[in-house]
Amino acid sequence: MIRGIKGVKDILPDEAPRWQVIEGAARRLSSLYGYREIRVPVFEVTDLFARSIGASTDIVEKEMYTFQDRDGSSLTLRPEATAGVVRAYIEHNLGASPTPQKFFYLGPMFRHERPQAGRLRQFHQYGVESFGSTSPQADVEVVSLLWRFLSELGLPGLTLEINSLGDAADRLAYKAVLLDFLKQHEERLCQNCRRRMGTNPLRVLDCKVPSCRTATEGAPKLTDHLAPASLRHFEEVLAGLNALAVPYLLNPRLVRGLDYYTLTTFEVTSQHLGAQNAVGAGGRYDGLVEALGGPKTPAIGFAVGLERVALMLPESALPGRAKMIYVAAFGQQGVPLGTRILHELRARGLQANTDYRSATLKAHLRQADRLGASFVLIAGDDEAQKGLLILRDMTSKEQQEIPISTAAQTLATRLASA
RNA sequence: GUGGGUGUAGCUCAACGGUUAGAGCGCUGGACUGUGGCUCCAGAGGUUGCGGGUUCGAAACCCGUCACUCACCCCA
Repeated sequence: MIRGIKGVKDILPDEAPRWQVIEGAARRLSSLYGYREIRVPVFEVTDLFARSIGASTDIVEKEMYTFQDRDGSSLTLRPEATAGVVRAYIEHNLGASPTPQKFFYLGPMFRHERPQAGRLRQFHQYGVESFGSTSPQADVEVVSLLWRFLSELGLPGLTLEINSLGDAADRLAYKAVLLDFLKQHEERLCQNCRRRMGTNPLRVLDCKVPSCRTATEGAPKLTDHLAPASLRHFEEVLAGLNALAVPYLLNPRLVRGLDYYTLTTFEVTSQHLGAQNAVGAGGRYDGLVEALGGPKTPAIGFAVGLERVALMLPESALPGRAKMIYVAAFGQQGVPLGTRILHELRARGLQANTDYRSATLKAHLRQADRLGASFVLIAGDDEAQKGLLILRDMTSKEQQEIPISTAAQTLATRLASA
């Protein structure tokens, strides 16, 4: 038997409705906030990801699905979508537009990691990107859209944490201060963090090892080392969130994994997930467009892990089943009659179904029950003979004879009133 | 990449190293000759993940391997 690839899952029909609800909310809210859909390719030139996400990040170093094209060039399945959206933004000169460029996307991403609860190799994200504005109001819009999306789906136990990483200069200055501090406490840090001191000292603050946490307790805070402009931006973002009553927690240790973030960063977690408790996250990336060869353009966005959303989606968020008519056709003349009436119902736009394997009325009714039919149209030889059909209401068990010619019309009105 | 847990019927799980590997649910049929759900009866369904080993005897113990899963790491 050929099996699916490790960490790559089928979404079966039983589960598809959950996804439709989630994607529907994403589309509806995005357009409500003025974000238009953009569809970028699932694979790009490898260099794009290396340059945007950061060459020394885990994603780029060991998690990308990279392969050689026939001409020898290196291609990669996207581990996230921001890089591709930015590439498209630059390539099509979308910044030249007089209107703000705000996009959303939905689709699969690929990272070669060991799968676990809420982490797959092919997973799906919903995300938005807002280009062109340095205004804190843009930050507030993006964060509040993320918050609204998650809370409107009724996800339990959510926490929004927020921080500011400062601009590039702030971070450079702070890194030096932080490194000084870390060196003084190096012997109390875990092996991993000692290594991180060389590669990305900010992430030492994010370490979950308890001893590291206590060691960095008194570490200088990034938010205390922001330039006045950065600080003001951050304060205005927080004020904006307050005004919209979006509940947040300040977390000076919050450091996102991708290199391109600047200023505002945020993350929403849930207690109802496993160890992978981040549902959605994002931040500002004012330097990325320029770094990828475009015009200097501020931008901010977020990404949501849809598998993680699906894991938490409450049953109450799912819609009830639509009314369906089951056609029970059996016997020499019943079967062709049933085929005809089935076609007629569907032509009228009514949901209609049958089971071609069932040869007896009993078997048909059992299937109708399982499929959740509201009504059954019985078409046996007797009915064909008399030129009528029996309409059975599956909840009340009431039956009535109706002429074949008006059957579809009758059902249409019965369903409309029900 | 590292560590733990688990692999037995379609699903959820039993079976002290000892007869022919069982149960519940589900499935098919019947009781009910053309009327679903409930009940009762019968039936179908298995390479015990795979390969080796220990043993008179292995689903069970050992080794290997694969898969799934949780966690580390990291991230959405």
